[in-house]
Amino acid sequence: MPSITLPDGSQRSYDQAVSVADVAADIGPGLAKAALAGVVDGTLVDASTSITSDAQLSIITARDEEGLHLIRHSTAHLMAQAVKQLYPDVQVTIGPVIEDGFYYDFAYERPFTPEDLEAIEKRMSELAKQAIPINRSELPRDEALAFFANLSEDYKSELIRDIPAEEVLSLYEQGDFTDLCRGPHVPDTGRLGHFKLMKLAGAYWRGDSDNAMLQRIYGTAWANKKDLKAYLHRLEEAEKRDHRKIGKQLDLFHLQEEAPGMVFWHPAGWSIYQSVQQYMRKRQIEQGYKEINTPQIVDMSLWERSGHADKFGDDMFAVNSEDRKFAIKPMNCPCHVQVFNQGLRSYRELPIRLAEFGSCHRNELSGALHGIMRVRGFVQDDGHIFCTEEQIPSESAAFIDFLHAVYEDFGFTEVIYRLSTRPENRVGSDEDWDKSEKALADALDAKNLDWKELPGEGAFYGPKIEFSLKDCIGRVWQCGTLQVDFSMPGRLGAEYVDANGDRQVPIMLHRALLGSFERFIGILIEQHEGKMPLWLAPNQIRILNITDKQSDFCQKMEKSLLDQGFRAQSDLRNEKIGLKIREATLERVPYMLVIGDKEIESGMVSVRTRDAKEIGPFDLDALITGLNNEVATCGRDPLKVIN
RNA sequence: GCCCAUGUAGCUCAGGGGUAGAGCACUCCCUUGGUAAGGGAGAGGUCAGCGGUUCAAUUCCGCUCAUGGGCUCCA
Repeated sequence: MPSITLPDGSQRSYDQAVSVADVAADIGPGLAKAALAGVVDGTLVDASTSITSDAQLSIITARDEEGLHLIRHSTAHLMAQAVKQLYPDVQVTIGPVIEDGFYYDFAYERPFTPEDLEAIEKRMSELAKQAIPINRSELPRDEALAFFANLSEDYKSELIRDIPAEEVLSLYEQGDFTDLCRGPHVPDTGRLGHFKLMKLAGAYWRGDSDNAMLQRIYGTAWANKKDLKAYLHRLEEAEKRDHRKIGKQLDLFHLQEEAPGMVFWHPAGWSIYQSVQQYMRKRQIEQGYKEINTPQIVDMSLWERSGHADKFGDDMFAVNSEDRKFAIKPMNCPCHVQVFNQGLRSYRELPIRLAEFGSCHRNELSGALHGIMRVRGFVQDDGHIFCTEEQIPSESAAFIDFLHAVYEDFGFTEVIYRLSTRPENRVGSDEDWDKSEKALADALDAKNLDWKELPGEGAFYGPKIEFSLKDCIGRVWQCGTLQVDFSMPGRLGAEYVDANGDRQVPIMLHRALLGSFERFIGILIEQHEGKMPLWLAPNQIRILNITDKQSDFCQKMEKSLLDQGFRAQSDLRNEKIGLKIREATLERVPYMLVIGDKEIESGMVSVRTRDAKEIGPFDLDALITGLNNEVATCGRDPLKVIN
């Protein structure tokens, strides 16, 4: 006699067990059609699941987040079914839901082609139209193993072999296709249809590069046609923000074959770079850092002592000279310890904060390179804080505040926080790890930040916080980092004298806000779609004359603005004003001053923005005041007429 | 590094076994024009590199390099 309580508090009683679908049908035919699954007492289940006793039930449709998740998962199965029908020798593996869609990994004797993808998508649509029922069944583990072994599904069999023998497994069957799956799924393939196969890729079985390379097909799936269209449109728009595209359009930088993964900065790009660097320089001095600079090429013995040669030797560029082996530095930390080690340090000096815009080279795998986001030569806004254990919490807190202030100035408000904790291979005592993991976690909690733990992902020398930003299509890039290190100072002989006159080994905090200039500027470009805020814009003001008559006036104006420290430039070409405006707009120059006879006569100028807005009129002093204000506030107080 | 795709003028791209084409940009000339493209003429390419097949390769095949999408990696 189950009594079902619905989310609105209403109750329905039945004199026998009912399925989720039955209840939906009982409520109304519309809901019956829309019901994909149910949440019974907090557990997501199939619509066919039978409810035998009193329960809380909410019915899941495509409008629910869970419903969309089911659609994506079931679409992955639909794809596997289509693939098996078209290419019976394919072996299926796994097919999870991901952001915006799903993928499924297959093993097949030949690579899939784009034509295959079209055929698969077509077959999927046909299968969806047939509204094939999707049925759940259960089998003891050994029987499930026999079932898939009989189908020669080696990968599925391997998965099942790893499951304890006493477990019961669920299978989902749709027509001629059965997959091992925890479920739940939509009731039939007719609920699916708003999907698109996006791309082909290789992927290692079980994510291990020692295993076979499988073929992964990515797809996207949505509750309705409108959402699918909106998603595809969003992707298209996002691609216009790609830093590689904008970098070319705005002539910011280039890369070329002779120096793979290393950036050639052009004048405009280098201007942005310099603005970022000068800003960071100023900010870190305020935060009590001392800037240093250390060698690019260092004898291999230092990397051996630091442990890097052993662990990361393959990634280092080696240089030989006069029978000595050197490495181009892949990181700055060992060099910073050398600076710390000069002279005898007292506990009174701690914390010592050293910062360097440190150029690093790492011979990254060729396949890992990506525009200027992942490169082989890059410059970190690196810094190391030598401190006592007691100082870790306050230093961590100060760093997080610093990072937030900086990110906000650059226009980033959405930061992804992750805490990577102790890996299996590590140095240091468990107490050290306990303390430093707690210090970092507390620092995040103290700021009320929403963070995720990445267990086992910490460095061998200590835990770390990663501060990541998203690029235009949602890929996550680690930028900032804060790492506790209780290994390297000891390995490299760092010491200070404590209050008792005893020698102690300091703790070292590795930290970066931007991560690398290359990556950070790449993301900055995508964030602003190339429209850099005034304080970062390579060309801030363009002065345009209507005819030759105003040339002198324009040049004087240009000089005044240059004298005030602005990046201003007049465009006196014998071209029509429309063309000059068009070109300056395409270059994303924030402000344009059009100078004709009227302006010369009145001494007042109107300002056109790159978004085609008119502000003003200003006299020169008011303009300079306004521009200065906008720069000083990192764009928070933009140029406007002040009465 | 692995899987797949791509590489043609400065840029964006079309073409295709008989040594190449468009638009924009560039150079020159005309035009002095008030808020996103004025007009005309000209120049510009070892079709990524190396090898093979062929009477003939930019086109077909192989290798290399680079780039793009993923996987792995990211101290």
